[in-house]
Amino acid sequence: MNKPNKPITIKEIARKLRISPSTVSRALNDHPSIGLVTTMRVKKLAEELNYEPNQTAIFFKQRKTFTLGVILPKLSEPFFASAISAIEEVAGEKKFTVLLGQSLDNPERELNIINSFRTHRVDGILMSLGKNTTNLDFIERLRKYEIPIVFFDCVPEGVDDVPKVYCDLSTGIQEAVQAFAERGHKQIALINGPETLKASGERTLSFKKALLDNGLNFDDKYVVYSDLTEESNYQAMEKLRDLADRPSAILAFNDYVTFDIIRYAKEKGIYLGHDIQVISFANYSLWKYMDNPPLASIEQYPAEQGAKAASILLELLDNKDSEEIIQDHIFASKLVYQ
Amino acid sequence: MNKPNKPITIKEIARKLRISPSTVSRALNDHPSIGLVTTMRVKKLAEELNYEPNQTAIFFKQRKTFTLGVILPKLSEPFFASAISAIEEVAGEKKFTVLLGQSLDNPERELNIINSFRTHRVDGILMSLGKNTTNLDFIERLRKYEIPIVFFDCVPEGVDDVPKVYCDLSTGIQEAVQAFAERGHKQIALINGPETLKASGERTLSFKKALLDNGLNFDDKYVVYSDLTEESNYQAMEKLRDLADRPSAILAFNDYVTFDIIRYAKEKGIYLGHDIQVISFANYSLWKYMDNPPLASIEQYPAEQGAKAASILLELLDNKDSEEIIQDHIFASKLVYQ
DNA sequence: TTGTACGCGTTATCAT
DNA sequence: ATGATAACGCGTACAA
Repeated sequence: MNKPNKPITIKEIARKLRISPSTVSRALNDHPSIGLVTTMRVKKLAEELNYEPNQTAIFFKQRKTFTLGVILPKLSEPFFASAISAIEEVAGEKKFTVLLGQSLDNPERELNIINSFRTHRVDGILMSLGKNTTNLDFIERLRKYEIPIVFFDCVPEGVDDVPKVYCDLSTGIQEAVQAFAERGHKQIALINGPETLKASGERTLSFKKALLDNGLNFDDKYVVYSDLTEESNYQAMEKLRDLADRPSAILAFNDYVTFDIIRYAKEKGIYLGHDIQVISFANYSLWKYMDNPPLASIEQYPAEQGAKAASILLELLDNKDSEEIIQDHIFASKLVYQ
Repeated sequence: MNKPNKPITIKEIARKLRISPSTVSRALNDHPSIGLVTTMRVKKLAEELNYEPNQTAIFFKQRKTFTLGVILPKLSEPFFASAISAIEEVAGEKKFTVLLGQSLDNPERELNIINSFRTHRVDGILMSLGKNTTNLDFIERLRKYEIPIVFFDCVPEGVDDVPKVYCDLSTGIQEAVQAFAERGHKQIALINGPETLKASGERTLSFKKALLDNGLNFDDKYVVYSDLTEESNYQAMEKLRDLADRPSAILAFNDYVTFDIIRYAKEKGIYLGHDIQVISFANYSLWKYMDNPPLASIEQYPAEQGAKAASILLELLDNKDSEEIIQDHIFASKLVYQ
């Protein structure tokens, strides 16, 4: 049975070399005041003994953990998976590691994760809000604790003094409607998310503007809301089918909606891409494998958003005084054809 | 401008209450030897001052960080996304947080991540090996540092004294071949991964056995290898099409291969599910949206693997003496129809 | 150029 | 029931 060999510490190196721990510390950190010989001797022994600085001690002393906390709804959604993948890469370059928390769209979980992050003394937090989050008091609380937070994708409304990275959907919606219009569609529908969701309202507005800009009428009845379950998506489709003037084109709130549209169409014998055209808000890159893919989708740049949010946070940690970074960083969404 | 209000410490509480820090510490931890009144007073003030224990100090002292490091090839692969999602949930229940590292199948990155985890003093590591990893020395090194590691999914070969969680593909392959056989297929092909990959060899063996078990012949020429790029997948298909006796059924190494098969078939006018049947090793749950989905797929239970690996690691951290856990935990893969 | 002494926040040990 | 002290590993102001 091996002895539980305690990790080597500076003290031991000092003892073996019959010098003081501080000298060792300085030597290891290339402090200019330490003689070359001493420095060499220390480094050599440290190498031999496989010395590793105890980060927990350093964190403790420096009040810094080189750790970023990331809170997002669900890791297994491709959108967030690519976002966090990018975040991890950016953080890693600066020797930061990433702590992970999934809110599952549950506000209570969000608060628990934030608490956990706080006690873990993360240096900063990246967050994409859950769909049901209404209480934003935690932002103020984090500010008291001087933990910077940067939001991405799903960002808070009415909070100005916190950095936000998100995608402006209006450009993509504009392009989408234009694409429909150019193909002669007059009746264009929007299957939207829950009416309670901020994102839904915004999409409706952009949608309306896009229609008018393209010389088309806006009619309430062509905007139907879904709570994004399969049933609800089907009901939305039913509503549209029940209209006297059926739409010939549909803009779908997200890819899950699109999937259900595809299934619905298959079941009802509707020929997608012919009877009805669809454009989707894109998360998936699998359309190219499908027989009846949407005409196009609106790219929202998850990886770019994550990377940008991470850089902002890291910059914020570098020079906390630069409060000018506190502004919105907006990516223009774009219509892409597969 | 607010003063940078330092976090409340035990000492301050002690000072304000004119008692000693140790008493405060004990009161907060419900130590039995502290009087009820004192305990109440301490807790009350702590509450008022919003006291939060400094975890970095506790970590430092307890030599424990309540942190698990997770290393896997790529977070944005659905398989790993659901795995880590499950890991995070299991860890969270035990108040552990999860540190993240993506190897991108790069052995050098793997070592860097392990080093970073080590200096961050993670309590344990969960790892799925990258495809190109051959040098396993780090396992021995981690043992020296007494950092337990549990492998999942892609686990090391020839290392017995380390817990491994993985999926036995032979059962799924058996069922797949049987499903083909029952449908009258005689020429069944396997599009395999790179020959250098351990997983490929195993699949070939299981495939061979399954064929023989089902009264079919095994012929080398029906096993083609691909390096999993789109080009290579196409070439694999070409090879099979060039055979005198073309296969009527294909077992595909993973879902990406399947996607390319689908595209290839579409391009060549091959009627999938008719001219050729496909069974895939499943990562995606999107088949139901496709017009020509594979006949079935072999479920490999990523979430279950992740959860199991995490529990084992946590158990290991609880009672390090129980070396009996060090054995393989194997999930039987299963053929599932969408 | 090097050593001494101290502090970071917490808890375990020993004393009272 | 409570207090005093030391210790965890490191960095650093101050002293020599």
